[in-house]
Amino acid sequence: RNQPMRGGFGTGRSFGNRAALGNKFEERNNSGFQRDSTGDSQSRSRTLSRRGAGFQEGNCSERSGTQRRGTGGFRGGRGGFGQSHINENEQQEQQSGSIFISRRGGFGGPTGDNDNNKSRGFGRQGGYRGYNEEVIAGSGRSSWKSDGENEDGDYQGPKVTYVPPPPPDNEEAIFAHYQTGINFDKYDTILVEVSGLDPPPAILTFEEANLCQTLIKNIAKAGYSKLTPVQKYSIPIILAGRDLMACAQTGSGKTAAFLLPILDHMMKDGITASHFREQQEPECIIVAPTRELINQIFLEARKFAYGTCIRPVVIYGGTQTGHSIRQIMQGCNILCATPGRLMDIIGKEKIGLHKVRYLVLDEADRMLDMGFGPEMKKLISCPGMPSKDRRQTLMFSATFPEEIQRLAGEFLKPEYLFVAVGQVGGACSDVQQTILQVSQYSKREKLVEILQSIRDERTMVFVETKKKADFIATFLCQEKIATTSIHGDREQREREEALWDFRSGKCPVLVATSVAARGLDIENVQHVINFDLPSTIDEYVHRIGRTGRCGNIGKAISFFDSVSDSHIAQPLVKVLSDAWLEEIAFSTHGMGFSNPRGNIFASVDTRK
DNA sequence: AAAAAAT
Repeated sequence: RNQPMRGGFGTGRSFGNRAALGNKFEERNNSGFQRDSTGDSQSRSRTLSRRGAGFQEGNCSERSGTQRRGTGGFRGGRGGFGQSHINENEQQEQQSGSIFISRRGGFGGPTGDNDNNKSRGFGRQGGYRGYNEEVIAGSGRSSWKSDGENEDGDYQGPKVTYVPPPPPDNEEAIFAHYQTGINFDKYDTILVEVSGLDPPPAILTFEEANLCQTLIKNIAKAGYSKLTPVQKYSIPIILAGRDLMACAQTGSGKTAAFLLPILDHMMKDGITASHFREQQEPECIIVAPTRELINQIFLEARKFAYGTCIRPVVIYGGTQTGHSIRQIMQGCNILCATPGRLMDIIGKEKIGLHKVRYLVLDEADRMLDMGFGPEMKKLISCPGMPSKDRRQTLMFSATFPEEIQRLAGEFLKPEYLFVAVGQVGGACSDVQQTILQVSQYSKREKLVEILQSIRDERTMVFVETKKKADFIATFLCQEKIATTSIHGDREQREREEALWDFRSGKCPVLVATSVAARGLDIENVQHVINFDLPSTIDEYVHRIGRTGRCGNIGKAISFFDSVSDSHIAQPLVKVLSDAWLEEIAFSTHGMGFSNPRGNIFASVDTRK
């Protein structure tokens, strides 16, 4: 509690009120320091509330009663950044006497573990999700996923009131995209390996794909002119109705690689606009491991489906179920979903599965591993779900460990095709990778040093735990570096705001846990800093893939602590030397170089 | 061990 940086407030709460940011930043930041010197949690809570009130809301202080200890402090804390985030619904809930439970940590980590353990238990999302909490709010559940409901079948956790803002609906915003980098042409030289029986030949241009007019128009509006390697191979494969496992960096056009042929097929099948109905029957289901990622895929789908009668819908947790249901009822041809909400909605019979012709698993290795595998198995054995011979199953990821490929067999037809896109021009050689040996204790200092020297360049800082994400973000704010943070214990609203503030450039630094490691496509991320190295090399590959996208050059700096990171040293050397050798091979031989080391692919088809 | 995913 006595450490100055445990201020805890706002850890990058994106500086709350957007309009009010500007020069207030410093002032608020300072108030963070002051708060730490106040005594017990009660008075701190009050100080905070007053502060929040000072900035914005007149009635904030009324909320600092005991009932609110956990959340009051935290909310107020955000008030310190100029915004108290209690919305009307939540206020009502309090007035009616119920205990409001913050979805995120009381003080969100940094101060979450101080003197009031109880408030922490209530405060953490983990309280009901049961990541690691002994105090469970409301229910005694020990894993987030229902091992069944409690006796009454009633859920007693916090009420989710968040409804995400509607996506932009003017044409310009829908088709907004960013420029490809100077290395984009290098994509032409990438080696691609296809294995499996009778693969259809690759195509070289969009024209060859023979897509329908509306799609062609949308592709042009989206600014796509050249096919990326994944697209050259995947599009004809999907058009031919084959199952596919594709190993390629996200951001190399992977999303379009499966959306375009699926949409084309759906158009040619003559899908008619779906009407408002209680139960919808989507033709395509796309799943991804994080909420932000599935949202991104949805936005792409909406882009390509523009002007057609195909309606994509996105649903994910942390938002009102009612909102998801309403979105679906208005018509749903392509359903983009995270696993939990998807199974929930299926259970509520809001969607029927028998018309599903396409099932797409993005970041498939993640979708099939221990965490999500069981859910995915449940999905394909749901009543109504067509068996694997009666649907097309497509899997994409930058990495495909062997054991995952074995698991994938349950989902794919045995004669599925495997496409591996080489890494030249992909993340590895467009990303300049640096490893810094740094002791655990000098990491923070080093981080500040780096961030100050690259001021205002967009940077993602990856840490190992949610708590640490809060901690580091708070610390950086105190160092006057505009920082925001994203991790699974933040409210969905906060997560989306953080991402938005990072995307828009308001906060050039984003501190993140692995939630942001995969798939997120953010323009102009110049740097990735691995404050903590991940536990697996695959995770490393995904993380550094957040920079150097779309032919742009990026830099990845990793802090290597010989005490904790020795396990990853060996695979790391392999990744680094591969990237290095390929770069040399490319620059000396240019196109068509022969691969110096046998395998340059992140994964190989294990059936061989 | 951590993170993620419904309420």
